[in-house]
Amino acid sequence: MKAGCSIVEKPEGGGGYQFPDWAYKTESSPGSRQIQLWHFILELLQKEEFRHVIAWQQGEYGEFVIKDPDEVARLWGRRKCKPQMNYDKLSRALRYYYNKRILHKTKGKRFTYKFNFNKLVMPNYPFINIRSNGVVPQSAPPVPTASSRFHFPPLETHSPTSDVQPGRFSASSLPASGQEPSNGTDRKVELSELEDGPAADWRRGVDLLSSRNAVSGGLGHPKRKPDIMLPLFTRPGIYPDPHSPFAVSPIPSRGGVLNVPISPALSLTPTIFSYSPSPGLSPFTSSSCFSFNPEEMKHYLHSQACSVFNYHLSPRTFPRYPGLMVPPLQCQMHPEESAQFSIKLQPPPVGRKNRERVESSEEAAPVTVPTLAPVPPRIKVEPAPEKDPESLRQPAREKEEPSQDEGTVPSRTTEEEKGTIFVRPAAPPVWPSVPISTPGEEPLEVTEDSEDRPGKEPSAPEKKEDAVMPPKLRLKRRWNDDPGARELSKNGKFLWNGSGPRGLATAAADA
DNA sequence: CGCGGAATGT
DNA sequence: ACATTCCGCG
Repeated sequence: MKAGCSIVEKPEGGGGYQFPDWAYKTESSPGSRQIQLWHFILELLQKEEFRHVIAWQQGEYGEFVIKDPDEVARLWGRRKCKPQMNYDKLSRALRYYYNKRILHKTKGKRFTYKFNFNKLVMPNYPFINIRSNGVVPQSAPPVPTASSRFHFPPLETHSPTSDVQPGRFSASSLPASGQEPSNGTDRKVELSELEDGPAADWRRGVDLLSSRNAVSGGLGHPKRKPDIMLPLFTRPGIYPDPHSPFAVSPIPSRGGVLNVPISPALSLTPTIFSYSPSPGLSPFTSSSCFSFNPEEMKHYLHSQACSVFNYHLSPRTFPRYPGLMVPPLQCQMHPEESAQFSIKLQPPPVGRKNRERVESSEEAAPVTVPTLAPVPPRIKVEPAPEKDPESLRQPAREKEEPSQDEGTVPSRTTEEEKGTIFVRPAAPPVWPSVPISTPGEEPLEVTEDSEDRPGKEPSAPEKKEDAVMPPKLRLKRRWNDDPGARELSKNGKFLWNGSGPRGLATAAADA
């Protein structure tokens, strides 16, 4: 089908490696492993090459700004082989994520959206906890099915090359929580879930894990095999982007890592190694995984929670994504392919009504001189997966990013903006208000608590509503509608509490 | 710009 | 399910 486009996959290479399934779909995707938009967005966010186009917004964890909508759309279109893609369409797709709670719009800021990483992160926590001291938050966001796709294909494990680094180990022993029993239901069960919220889930998850662990036997469930390994990786060095929920590590990586996701759990030693302000994401070529630092997480979760409330969202929600990684390429197109292939695999949609507005192929733009190759020398360990949108792989021409990147010394420009930011990795933005107590010392704990604490949830009523209302309606939430609410934001960003979570959503915006 | 319904495609 | 495409509305 789609002729050119579908090729993809990394054929060569070693063979089977390929990313773990969950990397692609985590459960969300239908059967196909097509890349999803949010994966793609994360992918772009993780790469510095695209900083000019899309970047994390500082100030809010998980918030990002599409600096060049057209370009992002173009890239997305390329990836999906939909040359007619444009921001309008892309944004429609993003809007669909609102209900899924994967994303939400940051009001007042153009082209700015925010990821709801709540669930996403969670998977990690369980591990962390493992007894570490009590550091584990009890309330972490649930990770229900998240782990579902933890298994990795046996792939070559990367073979020799990828030896195991001291830093990482495989955690086979870790429970991967293959999938929870409730899984099947889980997803749809949201209703019931609503109540328990994260905490419960989380706990459940842990339990499961444990049990699973014991059982480890393999296939406990017919569905998938539990071969899970979560190698941990050593922390990345520095991250250029403190604001990102996952900092990107500059290092090219040890290639090795292969696709393995790392478990965030690593933070077993949280502060010790790294302090990554945010979950570190390794951009390795191929995959990137993130690890979360408990502290960071805390902040993130907190902010997230606040956002959730502010936006009237329910915290549940995030697709499970064990180690976030980025999917490798989907279409084989070379970056410049556009140029080369002028063929559009996809004829202009004639439109349902046959309106043909043919806009023409603007992107056909030939030339795209790519310019540089990013980092050529990396261990080639991973053949395939790397390319991603940018296709870092072939230095030759690719780099689809004709636009600004190269020409203008990418680093500088973006850098500048970040320069300030750069200051230090320290914690992510400190959330000012943290109503909860003690922000200072103990990292986890309290914060999340509030989030999930079913007990007092401010939003309880809301939830109820949710439960009652038909899903469709239930999902409908408006970030905007609140008229007066936002204005208040000035004073307290989050006030979820007493009176209710109402408003204040865009507090951040004022900044 | 941004939203979301509706139809359509994969 | 997850987009993609159109489109009217604010």
